[in-house]
Amino acid sequence: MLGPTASGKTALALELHGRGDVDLISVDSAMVYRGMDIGTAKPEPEVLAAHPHALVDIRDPETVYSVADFVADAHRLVNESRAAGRVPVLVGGTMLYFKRLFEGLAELPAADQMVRSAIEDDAAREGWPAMHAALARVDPDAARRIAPHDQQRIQRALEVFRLTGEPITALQRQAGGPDWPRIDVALVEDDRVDLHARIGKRFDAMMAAGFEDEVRALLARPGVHRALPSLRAVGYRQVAAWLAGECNREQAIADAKTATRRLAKRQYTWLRGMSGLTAMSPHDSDLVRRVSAQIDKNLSK
RNA sequence: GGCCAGGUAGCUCAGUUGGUAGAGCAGCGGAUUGAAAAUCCGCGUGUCGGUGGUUCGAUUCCGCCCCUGGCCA
Repeated sequence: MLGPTASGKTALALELHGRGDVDLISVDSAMVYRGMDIGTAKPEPEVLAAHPHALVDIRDPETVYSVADFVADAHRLVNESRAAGRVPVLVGGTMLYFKRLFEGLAELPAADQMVRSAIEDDAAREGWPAMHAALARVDPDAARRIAPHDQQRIQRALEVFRLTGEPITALQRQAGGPDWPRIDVALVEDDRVDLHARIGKRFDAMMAAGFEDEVRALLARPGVHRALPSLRAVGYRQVAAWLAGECNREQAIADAKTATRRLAKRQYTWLRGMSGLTAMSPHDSDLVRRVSAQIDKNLSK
């Protein structure tokens, strides 16, 4: 079950869990972190206790959780659930996680902090376009599809080359996904204006619920800093900037809402590009029954 | 009521010595393989307040009207 932020995925997941034979697996790069509750719109502890979500609260915010971690975790959980004769339901909005889980992840070396720092040092001296030019020399294919300022991908491609001596493009060809029978439901709000309104209201509610204190508490942890993936998540980044004195509260709130709208936009882009999705509206009062019926139909095959 | 200053993109504004206009922000489209709620690429979306006039041509000049803000009554 895929859907952009604030689309009502969580509510649907909770109802679906009521079937009794469903195991919920979260597909969310931010909910994996403990202590990041309000800003990720994580269900309340009592709700999670009644409706357990796998892959929620599995990491401390000072650590890095990657798509590779997710694919490994999700594989294991889905297989366990199926082996137990149950129905695994993957629900979330991190589209890259879905994509790589279903289409496969190439066997590449894991991130290497030493190599990454070395590349960052080089980039600080020469600039990313120069790093991009260096990449073009060892992996022209990668350089062609990566933009000269896309530091994250340039860094990764160079990292893989330094670690393996092979271009990332060649290594990425080896991939294949699992052949689980499945149905892909996309929960999309067709009215963007409505979604934007909901995003705004939801962030205001987060602030009223003490989001500021949550971010403060995270930043107070010894190993936590703003450059971490966890603290760069939508909302956390903007509130952290305000707490660091870079802007005022009003600006931080506006920026957080903007960042959330853009996140939703990128999620829509992913969804449009995915084939085989069954699109459903969050306003459909019959939603749960229909999704449930789809699951039954799939099970009987 | 009088005198000023404004009315240009969703917002804040720039500009055209008369040839139907452009920045920032917002927004929209796209890429996406160990950071992905990340990172990056692309795109102005407009009765230039309304209406008459002058002119080959008016968003620009002139008249009148409407609206907003300020000052004076």
